Amino acid sequence: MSLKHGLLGLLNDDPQTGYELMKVFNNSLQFFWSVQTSQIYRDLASLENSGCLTSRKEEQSGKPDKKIYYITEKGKEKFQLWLNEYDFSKSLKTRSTMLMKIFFSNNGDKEKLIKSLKEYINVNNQFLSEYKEVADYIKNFKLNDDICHNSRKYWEITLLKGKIESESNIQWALQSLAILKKEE
Amino acid sequence: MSLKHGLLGLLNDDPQTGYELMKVFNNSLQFFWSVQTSQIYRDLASLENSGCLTSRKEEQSGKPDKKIYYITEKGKEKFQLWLNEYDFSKSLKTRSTMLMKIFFSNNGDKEKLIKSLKEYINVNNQFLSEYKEVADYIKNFKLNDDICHNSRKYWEITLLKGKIESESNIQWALQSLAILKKEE
DNA sequence: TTAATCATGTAACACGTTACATGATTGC
DNA sequence: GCAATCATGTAACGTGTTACATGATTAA
Repeated sequence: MSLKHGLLGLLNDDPQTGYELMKVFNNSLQFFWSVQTSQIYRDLASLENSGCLTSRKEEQSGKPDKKIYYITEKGKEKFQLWLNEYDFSKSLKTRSTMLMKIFFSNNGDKEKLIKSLKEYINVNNQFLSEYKEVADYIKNFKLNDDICHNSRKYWEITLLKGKIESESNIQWALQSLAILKKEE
Repeated sequence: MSLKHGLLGLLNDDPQTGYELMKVFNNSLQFFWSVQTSQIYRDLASLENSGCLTSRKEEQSGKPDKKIYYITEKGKEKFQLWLNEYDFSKSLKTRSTMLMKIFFSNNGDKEKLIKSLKEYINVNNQFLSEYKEVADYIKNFKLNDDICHNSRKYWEITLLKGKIESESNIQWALQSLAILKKEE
């Protein structure tokens, strides 16, 4: 589980509203964690309930009220505990509907499978160009911005994962297409 | 969602008990879909309830009764519908606790991160040798076994995914370690 | 004698998705 | 005039995890 810790992590840097947090997830972090507002608000309520966050309402003219969340000491501790417990082996336990379908595909429609693999390649290529854009953006941050300077390295590493993963997805799909064509 | 469809797919070939199905998942399919018995039995009950499966009890001497599940026509249809609706783009929406932690790691313990990345490389190497074993096993199936001959190709493609993924994981981790060492 | 295997499940909780609901403001 | 953005959420359902429960047999 991580959405709650992600919320704590973002609020650790800046007090924000649920809406703003949602945008950070669905813009900057969406390639490794996407969310719906329903979950954001539920988890924020639960974090507030357990004393990891507090909130203040702020009125706005002509717009709905804002509810700004602030991390507490307890929240900071919880976040730090989570952060320093690195165990990446768990991340290898993935579920893949795609592989499940392919596993059963001797009963399936081969032409559709081929079409879908080609589409998969296209989508991965799109991802690659998006990653490239973001990578360029990061490089152009001002060097004298200390906070960015430190976190940039880690941002780079996460982006690199996306890039390498997309490249490997494409390699796999190409080789799979070759296997499928071979035995006709 | 796929566990239910996976169960239908396995029962499509062979009537089996929940226990046997669980073993297939946790032995042959575990690298793309792992399960607990609690979920297996719940989903079997739900599939039976919706008319996709039927079951018969079989007594055994000295062992608990077996409850063997059989797929129905309705179940076959449902499985087929699912199978032929290929959309692999969805599979690109993954969540990664690992990347989330790295993203926040300017607040974290760098030494632990490095250690964990090295461990990640080890685990991926272990996976690679497992994949190799299974791949050899598949190659040595008798060629005159028609069923295996057809499904082997698809089994190969799923294994190839595992292999390429592990290789790319290792590449990423190595490059990440390099990035982390660079700025000291 | 201890652990593993066979074989069934229940209960409670955590996390994720889909659909619905409200209502003003701003840009095309 | 219509869609998007701002901003909050609720309800219901689906899926995954953890812990618990039973009880005989067999292999180390």
